[in-house]
Amino acid sequence: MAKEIPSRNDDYSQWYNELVKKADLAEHSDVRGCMVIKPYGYSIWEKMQQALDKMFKETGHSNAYFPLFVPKSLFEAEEKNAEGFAKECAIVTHYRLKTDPTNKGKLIVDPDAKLEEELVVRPTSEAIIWSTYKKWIQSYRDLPILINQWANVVRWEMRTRLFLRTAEFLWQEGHTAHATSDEAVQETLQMLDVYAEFAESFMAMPVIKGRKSEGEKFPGALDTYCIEAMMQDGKALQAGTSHFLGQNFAKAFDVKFTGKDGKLDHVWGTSWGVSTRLMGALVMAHSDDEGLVLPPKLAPIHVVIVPIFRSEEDLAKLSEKANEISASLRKQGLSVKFDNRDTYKPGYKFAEWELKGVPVRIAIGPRDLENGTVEVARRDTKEKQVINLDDVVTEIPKLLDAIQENIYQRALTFRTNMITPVDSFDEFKKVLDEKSGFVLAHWDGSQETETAVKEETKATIRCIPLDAKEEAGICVYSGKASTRRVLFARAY
RNA sequence: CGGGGUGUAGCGUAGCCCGGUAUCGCGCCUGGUUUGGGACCAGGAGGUCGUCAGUUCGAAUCUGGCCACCCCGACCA
Repeated sequence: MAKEIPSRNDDYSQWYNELVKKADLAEHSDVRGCMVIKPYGYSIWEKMQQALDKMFKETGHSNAYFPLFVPKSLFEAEEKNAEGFAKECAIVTHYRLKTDPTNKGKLIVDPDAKLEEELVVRPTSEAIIWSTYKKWIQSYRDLPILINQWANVVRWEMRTRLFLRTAEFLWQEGHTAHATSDEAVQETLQMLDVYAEFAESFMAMPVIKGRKSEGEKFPGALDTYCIEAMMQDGKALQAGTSHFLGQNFAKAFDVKFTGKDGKLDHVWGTSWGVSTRLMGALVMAHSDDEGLVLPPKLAPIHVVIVPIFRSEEDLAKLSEKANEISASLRKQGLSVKFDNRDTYKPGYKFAEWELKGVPVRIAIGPRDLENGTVEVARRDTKEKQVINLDDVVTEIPKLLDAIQENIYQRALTFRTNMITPVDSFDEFKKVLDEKSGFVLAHWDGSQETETAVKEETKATIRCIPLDAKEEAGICVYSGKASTRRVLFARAY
């Protein structure tokens, strides 16, 4: 078998890695830490982009584009932010190469072409964007500014994993400026809701909305909100973040506006982003030992039609029917692939499309032509049924909806079973080691405790869930008083 | 950046200790038979053994430098 992948239960990391490669999503590039997203993988990312972009537009945002390079002086303006990213920045120091005088045919960096000021390759764009906003904003009439950009960023990570952490990655970053704190907070929470809505209704991946602890929040933000998802190995994956920046960047870049009352004040900011990391989340949330399981709303191909034939004549007859089916399904906005390759056998094709996560497969052969039927197989449960040709048009869309719902429910049930409230540190450790998943525990709110717990268990506070009930308790680690439970987990 | 490992055909590998121009599987190409769950038979193509230097009559194999990747740490808003 050509495309065998290890079982999910053996070694989750290995399974993930091989699946990403075998399903044609992406592969490591020869460039250190970088990734090549292959056409099939990119087409899923495009579906994500389209859905997110629509949601951004519906909430009043516009797209724009800012430079890749950030002059060092701008980058360092917001101190906490600069410090937070300093260790993972790529820096441009020269602008020219020349032929090596001592080694013909080779190039060296021209020492005479050193830049006056180094350029940081953006690890995030707050600096360059806020330095631009300064020029755009004078009055409350110029606010709010609601801009998103689709871009690549570079973070020089020590260890990389396909989609989850690479030196360069694709993302969107929203950067907004507001006249009041309240409005900025509202924006921050609105975008968090947009992300949660996207994760749940498009990716079919339940998420927990929450606020980050001091130690985990974005450098330069007053508050960081996030959505946390659970992968099938019980580990957490931060799937999106939304930051309330307060006036930090406005102050660092001197962005002021005159209010209705004539008073001068710094503007309030937010930033929010999701990245190609969502691709990793999608893989780890739903896939099984046979390969990807894609939610219909993000599948580049909804339905694949596999003809079963012996002769050219058979294929011709089947093609006619298949084209009819395709046309009627396409009319409903579905993406249909007719796999009429005569170079592979049906069994091979079945396996290949399962590996790629196509939600629905229709098999049609001579037997079906006689009976006026087709065989319909769904990817999520592997169930097959024979239905009448006439019912295809009505049944397939229903089936796709059912699949979308089913994989969401499956993920939700799994997550529900894997969230464990604990009341002692022994229990805390035991659950993490033996059951894994998320742990809901009381925490005294101190960074010392968070750090100590991390050192002992590798688990971090994923978030303080927004819907956490007020509940008196004592911190599992320090025994001090606590008012609510927070979410701990080992994370990607 | 620390500790360990690996680098041999498109992919996965054997050979390395003990030096003599490279093994096997998948994939690929050709021909034939096949086609309702990853087909079979026969033939064939494809390799500067990561790279640079050294030792040697001779290096995938021994020695040294460099590079890359993987795993474990550290790091990762």
